[in-house]
Amino acid sequence: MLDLRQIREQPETVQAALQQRGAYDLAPLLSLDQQQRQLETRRSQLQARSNEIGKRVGQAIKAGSGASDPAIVALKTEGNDIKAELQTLEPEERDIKTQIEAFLLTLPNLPSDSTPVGASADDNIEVRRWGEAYRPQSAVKPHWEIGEILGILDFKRAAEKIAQSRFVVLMGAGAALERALISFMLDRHTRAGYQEILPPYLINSAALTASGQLPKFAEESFQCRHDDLWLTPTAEVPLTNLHRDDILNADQLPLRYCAYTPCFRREAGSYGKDTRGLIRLHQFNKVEMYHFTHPDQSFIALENLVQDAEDILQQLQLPYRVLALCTGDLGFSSSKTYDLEVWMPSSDSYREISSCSNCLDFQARRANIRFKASGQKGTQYLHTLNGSGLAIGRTMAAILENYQQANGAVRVPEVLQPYLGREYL
RNA sequence: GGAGAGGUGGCAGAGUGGUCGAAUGCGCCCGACUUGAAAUCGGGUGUCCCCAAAGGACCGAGGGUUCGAAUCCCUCCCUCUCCGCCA
Repeated sequence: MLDLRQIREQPETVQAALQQRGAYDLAPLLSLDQQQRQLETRRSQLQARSNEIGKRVGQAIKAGSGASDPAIVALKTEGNDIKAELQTLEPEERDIKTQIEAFLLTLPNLPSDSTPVGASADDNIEVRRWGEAYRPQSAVKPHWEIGEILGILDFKRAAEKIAQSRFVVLMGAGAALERALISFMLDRHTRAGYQEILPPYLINSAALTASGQLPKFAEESFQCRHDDLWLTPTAEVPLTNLHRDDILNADQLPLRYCAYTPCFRREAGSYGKDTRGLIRLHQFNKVEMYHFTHPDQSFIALENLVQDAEDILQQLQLPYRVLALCTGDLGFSSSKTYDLEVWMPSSDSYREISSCSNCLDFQARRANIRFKASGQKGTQYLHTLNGSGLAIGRTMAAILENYQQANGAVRVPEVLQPYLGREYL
């Protein structure tokens, strides 16, 4: 959520920044804000008078006046008049406040100055590459083919017998590899100082609103019919809400968490895209990293976060590149995002495998997460960052292709061999 | 799911209609004493709206009664205990 005070004080600046992300008109918001502030002034004047009347009546009664004393009757009458006026004023103000809140919740974060300006993914900037793209003599089979040949991936049973399309059943070495990847990543991050979290996978709507998934992306999430609960689309949601409404001490920061969760996404509107394989499923596994930082530290933290994700790819010896997303491709809550894209030999292209974002105080404001410096008055919103470290299914896909031998065998990356106890799948 | 108890400041915990935004203790901050520390003593210490002051709001959430509600009434949410069911 953006800062209403900032919008009020620098409407042109905010408007211009939003323009880079799409069509947003702040005018209605500014007008609502003005109305609300007028109503608030009037209301608080009435309340002040009402408080005074209450006090006076109390004092008079204490001093021995009877209830029928004319002075008391007059005060009571005035009190009733004020109450009547407040009873029309209050709902009006509340209604406007609700509208303001609803409006603010639909505005995306402002892009950082360091985010490249651009309209679409085509304008993202490649920052660096690591590793050499794998281009063997013989054609590499796409991961879904090799997975089915090896008997470790089964899309057909998932779709026809268990769930529907865009689900997968992992079997044998496939299931074990998935589990190994999760363990490997969590082990790596906890050694690097992240605290491991295993959160609920069902999330209430207040929590989804706090992290920015609601109200705009309701159609992207799976919802439980009988409860106010949704299947988590990413561990970012529960991790953000770990500290909802908290006031932390400055010396507790930064807080760094990692969590494995399955992620559930409806993928509405992506019909026909990535219909085969592990790239785009309704359910996938992911290890997520999350930082709560002091505002001065968040951009340094973002660089560190990206490196933590890159380290996984490097240890797995998977070639990748790093992109700085442009303003037009930025996620709703993010101010600056780096995407990591892993090399996929079968399609001769790089595919997103991690997204690392600095949300600044955008989520902290929605989730009301603040910190207090000891000895200082007042509180400040902290900054939040999130990054995949990594998407497990896509990592598996990358391994099945990049580690594919000419004879169709798939070698197990060296760092995973202790987890799997085997050299080939 | 059934029965009961309860939700108050960082924590613990008083407060059942009128200077209660809230006693007290712990914690924390400042100061005194001390070579230093502990102990002790004195003072301070919630959040939000508001440019600020003034003022206002907040005792789980929402509504009601009243001149006046943390306190009374209604609805909802949550927590705890016991029972049932269950991995």
